[in-house]
Formats: sequence, structure tokens, C-alpha cells
Amino acid sequence: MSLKYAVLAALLEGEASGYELSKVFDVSLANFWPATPQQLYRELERLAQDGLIEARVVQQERRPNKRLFTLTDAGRGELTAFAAEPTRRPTALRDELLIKIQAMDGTDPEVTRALVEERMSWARGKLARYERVRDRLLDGRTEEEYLREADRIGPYLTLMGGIAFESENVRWCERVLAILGRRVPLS
Amino acid sequence: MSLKYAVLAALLEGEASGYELSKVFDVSLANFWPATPQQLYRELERLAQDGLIEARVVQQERRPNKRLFTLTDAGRGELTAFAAEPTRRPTALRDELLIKIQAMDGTDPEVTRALVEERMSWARGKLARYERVRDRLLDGRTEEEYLREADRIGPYLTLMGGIAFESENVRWCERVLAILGRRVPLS
DNA sequence: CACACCTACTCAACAAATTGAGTATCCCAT
DNA sequence: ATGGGATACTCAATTTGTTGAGTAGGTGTG
Repeated sequence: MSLKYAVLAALLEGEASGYELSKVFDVSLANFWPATPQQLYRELERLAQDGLIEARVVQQERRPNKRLFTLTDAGRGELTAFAAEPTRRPTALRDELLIKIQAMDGTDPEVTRALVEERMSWARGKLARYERVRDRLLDGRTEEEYLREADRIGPYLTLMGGIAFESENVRWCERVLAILGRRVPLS
Repeated sequence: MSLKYAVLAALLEGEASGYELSKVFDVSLANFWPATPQQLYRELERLAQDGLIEARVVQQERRPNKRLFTLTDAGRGELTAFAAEPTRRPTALRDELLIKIQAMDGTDPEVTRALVEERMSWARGKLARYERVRDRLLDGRTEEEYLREADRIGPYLTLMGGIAFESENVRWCERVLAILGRRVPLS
């Protein structure tokens, strides 16, 4: 149900094709509403049928044609209505690694170390990507200036959330590695 | 696919009924693998059929009978094998509130404030519950002592993750509220 | 000049998650 | 004495999410 609004929110940034959205959902929105390309195409179809978005086909020369989608007034309306509704479920984190950590006693600690290290470097990479998005948003201004001047601060606040989340993730990994290291000194 | 292992991991704590598990999945495991009671009952059925857990029916006097499930050796084996496998997808955070924040420009800032405040007090509540679980685990010992003595540290490390996650959540809410407050001074 | 990867999707099948109702007993407070 | 909540589930329908294959031209790399 919420993917619908995630897509509408993504289209606030302007016209986009399904393919472009699938990229966006991989970098910025991926932080709080992951979706596969297939889900997006299906959702776009539905939204277009419901008149919340409009499609126009763009003929292209040396690549397949694409359909660009734009928010309609109706879509914009539904989105702002949604944004004012009370939130039903709060954060839901689904993390396979944490299941493995929960069940780690009884497995080789070195294997667990490796899993945590992999996660840590992944989180660092994501953090770096977020920081780049941040720099592009700020565009030389300080955060203060940006928040005063910008007409849309929503995307900045969610990005801030993503950055906070991933750096906490990295810190957690570091702590876990420290603890594992104390338990099983490197031989 | 992972719910299976989440359930097996939960049963490491000992025998439990579906009903009891649905409580556990609401407090501790909810942090990294949410599941509804219906999902759990179905999963338990499947796991019992596959011989990974065993059920025994306990007759009760003044309440409905219950089925208590225990890990079998096969179940324990599958779980430890899983715990050593590389993790496919990393963290996926799904947060409806962040969609609303992303789309907040164009809605009444006071409404957004209220949404964030609600989330903050919810996160504080969750944090308090985690802290209580932590105190019960530590049982008077310091973290150092616990980590040296305890034979299972997995649950402590995941709990640490939950605490880190929720306190970061609270901090994010505070920052957002501060920014909203500057933009829209309370009249 | 072969091979992999990028754009830009569609189709189909399946697995997992959500929602809502239904059953039946007991305890506690108003 | 009546209503609400807790225990302890089951059944069914629907919506979401995932996986894998297929199409088809274009670009870049060794």
C-alpha cells in the first residue's frame, strides 16, 4: 500500500521513467522503501490507470523508447493527504544478518567476523554515496543556509536519516568486531 | 525464507508455543524480523512437518491447550549452517514516516511535527523496553563481565543493535523537530 | 570481433505478508 | 452482569514482494 506513495513522492522530483525510478529506488529511496524494478513497473501501471500519474512516450533514436511519468493534480492531492495521515506501523527493520548474530553461538567465530566485516564495508559504501548526494543537495552552502533557502527540505531530512542510520550501523559493526576480537584473539 | 531461521533462532531460548513466540516477535525479535501471529503459526506448522522442530501438546486446566515447540537436532543444524552462510541482502528499512517526510513540503508543518513527535515517543518506549531486557540479561553484572562469562552472546549483540538503532531514531526525531521549529516558530 | 554490460522494459510463476473474521474459555473490573 | 482483554489458536482471501526468463538494440573493452 505504501509503495504507491513512495512512487508518488519520488515523482515530486519531476518526470521520470520506470527505469530511472528503479535507479532512484536503489540509491536514495532504497534507504526507507526498497522496491525491485518489477514492483515499480507494476505500480506505475496501476497509478496511471487510477489517474494519479500521467505517461507520455518519448521516442528515442538509439535506444528503446521510454515512458515518462508525471504527477497529476489528483496524485499530488493523494500524496499530501497521505503525508498528513497518522502513521500506522512504525519502522520495520528486516535484517538477515541479525538473525545470524542471534544464532551465532555455536558457529565458528571467524565466520561471524567475516559476515560483520562484509556488512561494515557495505555500510561504509552506502554512507559514502549518501554523503555525495548530500554534497550535491547542499551545493556549496552550509546546512543552515540550505535549510533556510530551500523550498523542499523533506528530501534532506530523509537523507539525514539515512546517514544517521548507516553510521550507526558502522559503529555497531565496529563494536561487535571489538567484542568478537576480545573473545577470539587473532591467532 | 528467513522467517524460518528467525523462528529457529527464537527457539534457541527454549521451548515455546506459537502464542509465546508471537509475543517474543513483538518485543525482542521485532527489531530485526517482524512477523504477525498468523505468519508464525504457519511457519511453525511447516517447520514441524520438515522435522526441524518438535511439538508436544500441553493440556491446560483453565485455558485452551497449547502446543510447545522445541528445536530438533536437524533444526539446530540447519540454523547453524544458515548462520555461516554469506548474507544475501543487507539491511532493509521500511518506514512509512520517511515517505511522509519526503513528501512533507506542501503539507501543514504542524501536522508533520505531530507525526515526528509520535514517532519519537514510540521510539523512546521501545528503547525503555530494550533497556529492561538488557538489565535482565546483565543481571547485575557489567557488560565486560557478561561478555566474558555468558555462553551465548548473540542475543546481547542484537539487543545492542536494537538499542543503537532506536536511540539514533530518537536523535533523528529531535533534530527534525529542531529544524521544523526553526522554520515554523511556535506561534 | 566477441563479450559483457547498459538502456528499457514485459511476462509469468511463485512465495511471503497482511487483513479480517471466527472459535472458545477465563479473568477482572465496573 | 456485562464488557473488555488475555490465552491460544485456525481459516480464507487478498495484496505484496521475489525470482527468473525473455526481447532487443547500443556502447564500451580488450
